[in-house]
Amino acid sequence: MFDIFKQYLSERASLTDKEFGLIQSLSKENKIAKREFVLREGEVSRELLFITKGLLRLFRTDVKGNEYTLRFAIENNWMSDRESYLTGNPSNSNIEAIEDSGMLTWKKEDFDFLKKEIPALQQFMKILVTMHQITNQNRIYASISHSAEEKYLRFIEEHPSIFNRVPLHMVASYLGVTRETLSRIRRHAAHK
Amino acid sequence: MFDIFKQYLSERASLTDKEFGLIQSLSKENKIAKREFVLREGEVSRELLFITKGLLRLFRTDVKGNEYTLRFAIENNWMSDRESYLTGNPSNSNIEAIEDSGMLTWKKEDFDFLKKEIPALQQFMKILVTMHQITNQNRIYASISHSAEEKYLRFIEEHPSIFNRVPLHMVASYLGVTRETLSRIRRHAAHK
DNA sequence: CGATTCTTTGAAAACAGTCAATCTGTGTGG
DNA sequence: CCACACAGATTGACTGTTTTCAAAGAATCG
Repeated sequence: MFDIFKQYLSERASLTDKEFGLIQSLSKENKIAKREFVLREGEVSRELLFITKGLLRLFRTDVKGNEYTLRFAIENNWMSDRESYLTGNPSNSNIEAIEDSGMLTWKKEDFDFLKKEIPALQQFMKILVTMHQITNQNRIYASISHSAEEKYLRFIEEHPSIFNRVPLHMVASYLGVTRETLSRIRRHAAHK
Repeated sequence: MFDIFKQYLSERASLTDKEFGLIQSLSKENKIAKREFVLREGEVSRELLFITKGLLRLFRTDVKGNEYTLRFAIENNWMSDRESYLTGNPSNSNIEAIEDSGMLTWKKEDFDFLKKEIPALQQFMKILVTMHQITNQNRIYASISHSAEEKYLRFIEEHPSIFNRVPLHMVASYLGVTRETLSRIRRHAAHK
């Protein structure tokens, strides 16, 4: 499992074997079945996780029980509820496996320590945060400027590998429409 | 102008007078009238700016000329097009003054230097980015889960000092509805 | 005051949500 | 290995919301 992570990171930052060893020594491996949760609303997100296999989603629920998907993440991506992870407050989100998944996890304290010890890691995580910011900004722009159909078509185009692994009602909950509406959007978009 | 910034920052981080001096020595003061632009689409955002007075907004336009407001910022807040500022690519956004405004600006290189020299500044900017991330996450959640009326009522409640200084059609462009719809939402929300 | 910007209104059309029903595919237990 | 349950996807009919276009009413500023 760690070799997947090592592969990922060595393609994006240069770390010594010793540094990888340190990172590994503080990591924990974790496997989780489809439909199981990594984090539940009310819990504190104390760990950062890197997905080595599978697909997770971060979502919230409202009082009526509707689910809203904030983010999907597949293998070779990071996941956590940033807000809870960074503030230490109980999370208002859930993290659920959409497929059987494998991941590496680090306790926040340990990962903070690693960043301090390994400048290249710190630097890399900073870039990651930046890219995440840009992505979020663009999603906000899409949410106020694009029609539901545009959002759907862009989602397919920009995230094909997520799209074809995720049930449509979750895509709907990510785009901010009901599953019925998404179904009709698809029919409409299909014969063109 | 700088004293406003000094006041702001000294309430949030502890810096020596020497450090403030260094920050000031690399800053530039800038005044701008209502309706003038700090940044135009296509330009590169090379400067970070801190608003000492007034109100700016960051917005994009689509092919039809519609405007979409990504962010408002009043005095004692920072502004820049993060994406262009961080990547060095031409911006797809505009920054416009909604009121006559005053600001301090730093060239990116200079501010990067300041962060390196002044750990307390670096630390503070990191927290700022974190809070910004959380805000954006919550805005994304709102965009997929709340009705237009809910978004409007929350906007008033959470940003009263922005709301009563900004024309309604810009609030509409921030919420992702047309000005006509916002007008009707207001009428509807009023008699309750 | 006149011009511009901002806000509201009306009517019709487009779009999206709700509820109930049906259809499809998958997977698990007997 | 089949049957049945269940999760997922679609459809129809109806209701509610939002956009669009055109117009007109306030407010603000030089």
